[in-house]
Amino acid sequence: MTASALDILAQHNLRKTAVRAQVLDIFLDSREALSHNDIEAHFNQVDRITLYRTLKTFEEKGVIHKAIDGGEKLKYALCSGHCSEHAHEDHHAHFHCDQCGKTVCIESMHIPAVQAPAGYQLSGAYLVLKGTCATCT
Amino acid sequence: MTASALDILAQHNLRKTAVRAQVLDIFLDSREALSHNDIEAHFNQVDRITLYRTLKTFEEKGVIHKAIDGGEKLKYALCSGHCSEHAHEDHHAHFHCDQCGKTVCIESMHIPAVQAPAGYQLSGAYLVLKGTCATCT
DNA sequence: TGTTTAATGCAACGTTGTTTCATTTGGCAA
DNA sequence: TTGCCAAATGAAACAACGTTGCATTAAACA
Repeated sequence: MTASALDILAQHNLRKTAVRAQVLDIFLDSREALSHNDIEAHFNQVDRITLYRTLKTFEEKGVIHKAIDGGEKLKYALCSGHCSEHAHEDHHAHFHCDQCGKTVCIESMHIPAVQAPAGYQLSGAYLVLKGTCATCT
Repeated sequence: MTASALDILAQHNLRKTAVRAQVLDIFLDSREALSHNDIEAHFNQVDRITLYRTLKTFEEKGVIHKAIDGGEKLKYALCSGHCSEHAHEDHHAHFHCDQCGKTVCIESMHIPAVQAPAGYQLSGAYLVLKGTCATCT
């Protein structure tokens, strides 16, 4: 069984509202990292501000995480299930296509263990691949 | 001998102007990745638009490169000497401090060779470390 | 059903970045 | 040195992005 939008909201103790359910559905459908703009485009109409707040809330509650892709825009992707309110566990690489601008999670590629330079304390690491994706080649 | 701002401009066939020299001096002094805002703060007064164009020109000519740090803002860092107008060679990791927000290049840490998933063509890879830097611990 | 609290929608505002055009300045040759 | 040309700068206007405060609406729960 695949998790539905309402399941996800329940799991994170979030109120079930129309906007939130729709946003989650968009993420579940597309399965790639989405920017604020991408999401807005999927709506017939939605309040920009509400969307900003929804994304912020989702991130704080561990539903989505920022997908660093080296592109211009900030994107978010659904967390894979191990994220919590307290810590995001986003230990896979992201691929950013220079052609279409899409960003996909590469769950299979784990970020190698790195050693921080002296005096530095590591809290996380991100690996971003750039190039041309399968559909753009 | 350390490269001066004017040397760098000459090496890249760029006109020696006051703004450009100052921007380069700021980069040479600070030796960390700087956002548009950081740079603007170092000036007594400078035209925002000119600064945007200066940074864009520098990037196109291989003087600076974008430093992906997973932070909110786009930052630039001086290229290490092997970048050209045609290709940036930015094969080292960046460290982003969550406390002070500074981003430094870790020249010593090279990005591991990764294998792209089937159908994907790789053009580059970025490795971003996050945590607390030496001065913030 | 009613109450409480969170989420939404709206207005206003601030920041960031781009485009267009007139002016100034650097580079180069006479 | 002088003058010309192309590039760089500065100013204005504009568009996109993002935040804050406040009134209204809707979800959760007794």
